[in-house]
Amino acid sequence: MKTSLVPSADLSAQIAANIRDAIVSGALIVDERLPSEAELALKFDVSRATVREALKRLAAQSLIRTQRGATGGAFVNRISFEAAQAQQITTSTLLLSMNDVSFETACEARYALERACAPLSAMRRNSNHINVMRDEIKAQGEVELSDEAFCASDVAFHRALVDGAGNPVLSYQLAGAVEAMQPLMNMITFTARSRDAIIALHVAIADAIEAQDGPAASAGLTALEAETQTLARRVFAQRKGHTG
Amino acid sequence: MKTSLVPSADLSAQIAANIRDAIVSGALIVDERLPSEAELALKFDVSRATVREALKRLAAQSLIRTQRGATGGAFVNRISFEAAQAQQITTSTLLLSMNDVSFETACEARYALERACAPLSAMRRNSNHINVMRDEIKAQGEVELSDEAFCASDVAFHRALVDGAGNPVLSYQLAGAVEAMQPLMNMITFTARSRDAIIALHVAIADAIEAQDGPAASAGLTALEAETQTLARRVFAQRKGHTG
DNA sequence: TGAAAAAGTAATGTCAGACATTTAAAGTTT
DNA sequence: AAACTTTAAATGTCTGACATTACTTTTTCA
Repeated sequence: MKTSLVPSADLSAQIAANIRDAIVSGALIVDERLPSEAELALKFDVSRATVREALKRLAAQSLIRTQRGATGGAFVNRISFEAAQAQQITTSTLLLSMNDVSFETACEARYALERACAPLSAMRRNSNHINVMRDEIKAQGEVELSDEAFCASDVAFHRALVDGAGNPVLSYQLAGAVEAMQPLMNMITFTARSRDAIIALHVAIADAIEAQDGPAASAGLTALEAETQTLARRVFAQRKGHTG
Repeated sequence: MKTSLVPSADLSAQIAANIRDAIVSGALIVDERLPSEAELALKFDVSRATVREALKRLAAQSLIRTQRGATGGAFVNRISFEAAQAQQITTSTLLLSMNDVSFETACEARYALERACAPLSAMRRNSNHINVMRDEIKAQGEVELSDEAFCASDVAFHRALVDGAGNPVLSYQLAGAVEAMQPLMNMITFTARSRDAIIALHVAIADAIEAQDGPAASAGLTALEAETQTLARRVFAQRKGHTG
């Protein structure tokens, strides 16, 4: 570990950056124990409170975990796909909601990424993925379903499609894109008729994936994207008409 | 803000989760000032030190920023694409290096995602994107280039390709995938001959993008993926042969 | 009158020391 | 040998103080 970095920032931020670099560079390996808070305080010549603030920063990024007790301490954490996904979803969601990203842009990105999974998913999907897709399609047909529940089912359907590719890196990357879209999708009210159109496309996509027909699955996603964009334009135009 | 959450965790984690929920849900909006540390301490009935640890957690996720001085305090931060990307790259890099993700899996994910951008990039790229791609290709031809520099140039080339799609959400999502691959790519030694093959494919891809030929660009990426996988297999097999 | 200088003030940043709590290991008893 | 007790080392939390920063207000003086 070097002991100097980015002056003019908080001490706790500097210390966190220092330790983070040690982890990213591999100088500290997974499950290795960091020195105790008291030792770190001595080493960096700061108080224990400042060290603790630095460690909390790292914990917030899942870079370390802490354990109490005699043999406890801070340990380099093995980042799990689950934890990374959760963080990515939070970040992506806020990014979209805070930066005036248009529905069009987000939707385009989402479907472009999903189309990247379609050929792989058609090749490798197993019966479990197919079952989830079929079950969600069935759920989407329930008439008393709220718009939020419909969107949640939609997310589950697409998650199954993505997971079918059998590539955890791809699933991780896509989780952010798909889930972050949900708040935007929730802004849309789905009429019975628009739901039917979406469900029909979902059936076509599920059929293509089951038949291991990658191009057909991609085409289905393209059609679904067009349908979604049209629907969104209609909803937003209507809303604008009412308020303006 | 509600005032209860996940018992059996640190107080600072609970408080951070509480405030994070308020931000994600929109109860706290961008640039809004949080209560002062002293007020938060009163509200959550903890000490100021505990509140500070919670705030540092949020700061580590770029959810808030703090300002000193009389009118200072903690403010809800507008997450920028830049900050989000930086975090995503850190997380993705560690995820790959800590979880024994095979080169094959990571490479497949990367090229699948890039192919998602190809049609859009072919449609929308401007002269700047083309120029960057051409410049990087030229740089990759320099004979005295180190493997690391070659990989860095490769990343720049692919970033230009991705940015050409003109979709910031897509660029953000791809940044993690492309940059996180770099440490893995750096493990590969590039012979003059393998470099020539890669450069030839880069030329083909740049040509396709310039000619606005999406399918050709996708095909080029597929060929590049195959070439990279072959190259990696050869390098790893050779290395195994030497040590075992 | 007006601009510069000084004082005031409220916030975060840092420190020191204490105590509470948890946990594993060492020691003791039965 | 098993069960209980003690010990020790670590994190978690609290209190109170002081340092630093930066905006606001007041004062000074040309």
